[in-house]
Amino acid sequence: MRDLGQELGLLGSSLYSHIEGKEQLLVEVIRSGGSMFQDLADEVAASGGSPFERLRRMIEGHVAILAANRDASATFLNEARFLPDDVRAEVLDMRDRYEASFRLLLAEGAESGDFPGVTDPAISATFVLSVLNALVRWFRPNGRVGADEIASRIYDFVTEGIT
Amino acid sequence: MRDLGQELGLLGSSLYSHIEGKEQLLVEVIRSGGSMFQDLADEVAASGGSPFERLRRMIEGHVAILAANRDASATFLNEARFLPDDVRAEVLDMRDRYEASFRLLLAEGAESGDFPGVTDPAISATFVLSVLNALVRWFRPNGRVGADEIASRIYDFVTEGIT
DNA sequence: CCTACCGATCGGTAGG
DNA sequence: CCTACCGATCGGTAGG
Repeated sequence: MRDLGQELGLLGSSLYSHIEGKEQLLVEVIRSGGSMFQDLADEVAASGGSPFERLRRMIEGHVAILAANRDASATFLNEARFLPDDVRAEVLDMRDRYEASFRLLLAEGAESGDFPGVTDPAISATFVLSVLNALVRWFRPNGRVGADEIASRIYDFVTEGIT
Repeated sequence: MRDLGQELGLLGSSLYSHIEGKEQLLVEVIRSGGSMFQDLADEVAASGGSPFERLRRMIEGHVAILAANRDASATFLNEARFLPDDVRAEVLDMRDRYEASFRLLLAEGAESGDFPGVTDPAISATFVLSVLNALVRWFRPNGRVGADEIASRIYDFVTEGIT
């Protein structure tokens, strides 16, 4: 809290005239991070298109959100365990619903014959999200590869693999 | 340190008759975690076989190490940033060398024509390791899918994708 | 928004 | 291996 205060040019204790506590700040950052991903999933689900098209939009949107909001994304993905029980349950629920939108999309593509490699939609969704979420660990703005190209490479990788 | 002592049936302060400090413990856990992965890479590189065969052995070995040593693996992957500069550099070097063994293997397969989807071995290695390392977050012994089957699914996913 | 604190916790030490 | 601490740090509060 003292560090946070310093970035605002005041003492840590002075923050308490404006906020309830440290935990409240964490909750708000995590919730706003989570809702960005949830909004994307809702948008793509509503927009229609083939499984391939929707998967591409999910990947492009996920990469864009994560590249533009690295701190909030990392907090949403990594810090939920420090939340009190009730809020943690809510955040895990957001994550589950987001994962479910991938699972549904992959299951639909499996049934339509578009994604024959998907025999277990839950595990395929986990793999796709593993690649996407690992970005918080290695993406650097101004890095060698830009966000748009990363999204395109991820799409190619999850659809076709290395062969 | 008090928690650690309690698991051994003594006080936190009593640990200091046996160890140098908290940091030393962390360093040893991380180093032993890292050397398991490094040993795997050395073994596979020495064993020969086609790029496909070596990739399969890398994936099987990685999953096996991670499934059998979840805490040490998670510490190796996540806690390096808390190390003092010199040891942190050493640990990041271990990680770089391990990643390089994937990169080399993928580059070799790209050149041989086995992995035509690999146009940028560095980014492909990152994707493969993203799927493998995410296991520390979701693998549960006694879970629905066993370690051997997970390895097999990961191999299928990285080689063929969802199509 | 600051002054002046509080109680709890942490890694660690001296001395036995 | 314990007793009895130490200094530093943390989230937070009372009162102005």
